[in-house]
Amino acid sequence: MGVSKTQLFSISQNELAQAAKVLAHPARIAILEYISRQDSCICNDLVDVIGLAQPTISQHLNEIKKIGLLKGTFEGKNLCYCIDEERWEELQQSFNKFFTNINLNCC
Amino acid sequence: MGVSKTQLFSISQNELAQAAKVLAHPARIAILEYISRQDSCICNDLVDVIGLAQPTISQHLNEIKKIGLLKGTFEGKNLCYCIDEERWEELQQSFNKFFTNINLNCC
DNA sequence: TTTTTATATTGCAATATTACGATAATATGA
DNA sequence: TCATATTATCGTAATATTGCAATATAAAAA
Repeated sequence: MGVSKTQLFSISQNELAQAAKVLAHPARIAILEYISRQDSCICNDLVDVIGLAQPTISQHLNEIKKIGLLKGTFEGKNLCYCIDEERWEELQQSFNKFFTNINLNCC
Repeated sequence: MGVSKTQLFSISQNELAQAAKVLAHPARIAILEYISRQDSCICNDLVDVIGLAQPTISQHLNEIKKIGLLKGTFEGKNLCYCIDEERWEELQQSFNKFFTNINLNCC
C-alpha cells in the first residue's frame, strides 16, 4: 500500500535503506557532486546548473538535509550549504560495511 | 509529476541513483543479507524470514534482479538465487568512488 | 495424470515521490 | 522604507512504489 513495513526490519536495515533513498535520485547525486566542487553553494546556482525549477531544487536539498548530510551556514549575503563531513563518512562506512559483509560465495 | 527528469543528468549519475533505488528499501537490504548468509536461497524461506507476502517478496527479488545483482540457477528441485559477484563489486566500486570523490573541505 | 509445492503475474488500493506555478518569507541594497 | 534577490512553503497534478489477494505457471512427487 505504498507504505514500507519498517517494523519488520532492523534499525540498521532501515537506516541504510533511508540513506540509499536520498541517493536514489540523480538530481540529489548531482547536487552533492556540485556542492563538493564549490567552495560554497548558492541554491540559485543549482537551479541553473541542474535545470530543475527552484522549488524542486529546494525540496531535494531538504531531503539531503533531513538525513544530516548538509549543514547550512551564512557566508556574506548568501545561504551556504555544505556537506557535513562527519555524517558523510558515517554513511560511507555504512555502505562499505554492507558491501563488504555480504558473502559472495553463495553458489 | 512523479517522473524523474533523467535526461538532465549524466549516465553515471543516473546509474548510481538507480542502484541506490534498489537499496532504498529495507526488505531488499534484508533479502540481500539473507541470501549472503545462505549457501542457497529458496524464495519461500524469504517469505517466512522477512514476513512479507510471497508476491511482495517476488517483486522485491525482481527489482534486485533488474540491475543484475542476482543470478538464478537451479539446485536440485528449487530455484536458487545468488548474488552476482561481478556486478556486486561493480556497484561497490561505484558507491565507493562517489563517496571518496566528494570534496569535504567546502566551508 | 493428478496432486503438491514453489515461484511469477495480474489487478487493485493506499501511500510516496517528483515536479512546478504561485506565493510567502527573509535578507540585502538603494 | 521600499525594491530586489534568494530561498522556503503551499497546493496540486502526474507518476511511482509498496503490498497483498487471487490466480497462473512450472516442476517435482505420488
